[in-house]
Amino acid sequence: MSGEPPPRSIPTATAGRLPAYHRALVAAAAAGARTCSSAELAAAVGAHPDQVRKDLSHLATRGTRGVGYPVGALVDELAGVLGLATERAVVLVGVGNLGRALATYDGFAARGLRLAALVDVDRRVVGRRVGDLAVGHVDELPALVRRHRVELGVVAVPAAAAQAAADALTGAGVTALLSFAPAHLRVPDGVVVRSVDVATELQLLGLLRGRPAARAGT
Amino acid sequence: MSGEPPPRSIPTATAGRLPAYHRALVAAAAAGARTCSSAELAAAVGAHPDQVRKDLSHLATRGTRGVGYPVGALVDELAGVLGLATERAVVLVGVGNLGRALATYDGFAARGLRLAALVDVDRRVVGRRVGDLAVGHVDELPALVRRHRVELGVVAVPAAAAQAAADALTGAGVTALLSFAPAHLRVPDGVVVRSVDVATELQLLGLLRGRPAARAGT
DNA sequence: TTCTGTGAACAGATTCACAGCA
DNA sequence: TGCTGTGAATCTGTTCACAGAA
Repeated sequence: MSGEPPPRSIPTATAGRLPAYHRALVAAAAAGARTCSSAELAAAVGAHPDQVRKDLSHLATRGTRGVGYPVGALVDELAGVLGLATERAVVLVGVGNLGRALATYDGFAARGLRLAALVDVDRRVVGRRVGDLAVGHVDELPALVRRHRVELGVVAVPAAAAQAAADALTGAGVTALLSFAPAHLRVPDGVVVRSVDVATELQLLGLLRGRPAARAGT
Repeated sequence: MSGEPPPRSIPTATAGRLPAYHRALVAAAAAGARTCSSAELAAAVGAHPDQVRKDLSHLATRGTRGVGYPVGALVDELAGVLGLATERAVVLVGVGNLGRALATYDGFAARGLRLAALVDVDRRVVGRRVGDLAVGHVDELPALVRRHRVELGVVAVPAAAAQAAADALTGAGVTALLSFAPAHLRVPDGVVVRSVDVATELQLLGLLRGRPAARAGT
């Protein structure tokens, strides 16, 4: 649980790989490993050992030559950097097919996230129960965000409604969004948006087929 | 419907943005636009006009100076490059929460994809109906792939089962995989893997919070 | 001898600047 | 004058090569 602040600013590309390292190291720890070499880690995440070392060099935890990296310390530091240590509240907008699947997704808790509220624009689904939460109306967002101190919003609405959902969330004070809508979201400065787009990925597969190297990207 | 072959090899980074351009142009066409400038396109996808022009310069369709790009021609060429013209069969492995949401996802058809079969390892769900398909067993994959000429496999199983699912798919002859499991998949040469990882994205949001520029990536 | 840590070389992508055509 | 097309410059990220500690 090292409360280490990020030692320096971590390059974007490296940051994108940290979750994978964290996963692999948690698995290694579960398997009883106390130490892990860059080669082992590279094999686990599908990268080159060089890259693993360069990436990890941005962290405070150092490996020992001839041996490898200390699994426990690295897991702790990564958890700290990724913010898994502190619990944060999440609100999910849109309880269609995808929204319901996400609402019952058990991966939130493991990432230090607590699903605090569900909302939708459609008055017909408001009040309905999904998992162990009742669906609220989008208009209640400001109150919900304040009450639960929500920091992260998940956008699971159709593309046409995505910008409105983003506006409602940022307007209510949410500063990080994860969108599943195939659309570009315009947000105020200081708000982080990541977007997971199944439609785009499907199209890319069509394009990448019959290409040289294909990196499993995220 | 231009059957144009990709004029040259398109850089990876550019390729990743083509689906977004395609979406934006389809929207523009629907709005009645016959022409679209790089600035408009840039605003729609959240990029700089310079970049849009550079990206589009890899395609055969040219814009006209002082006017912009021809919407219809660009949409057609992009559809061709992205392989939206030819229908391809998809098999989905894993009919848990996520799998069922994907099975009823209506975005496949719009990308030239037809969901041809569903399979699972769990004998208890085999035979069950999801959408308008019956769930088959993973052992039937080779037969299903052959029968429906499946080209694309979607992996919607837990991380621990993902490698086995990938092996089954590639073993049956599927050459493109879209994985939703938070794990690195090892596949034979020539097989393309893309991975959509909600867990990773959630962790990244924690890390990126309070950062300068945050590109909405995919 | 093994494996980390890092400077240096390299490759790829983005941004800039501007020439040129409608 | 407006907007495309593209070489040049810059920036970011990856790979290489090797010095040095355990």
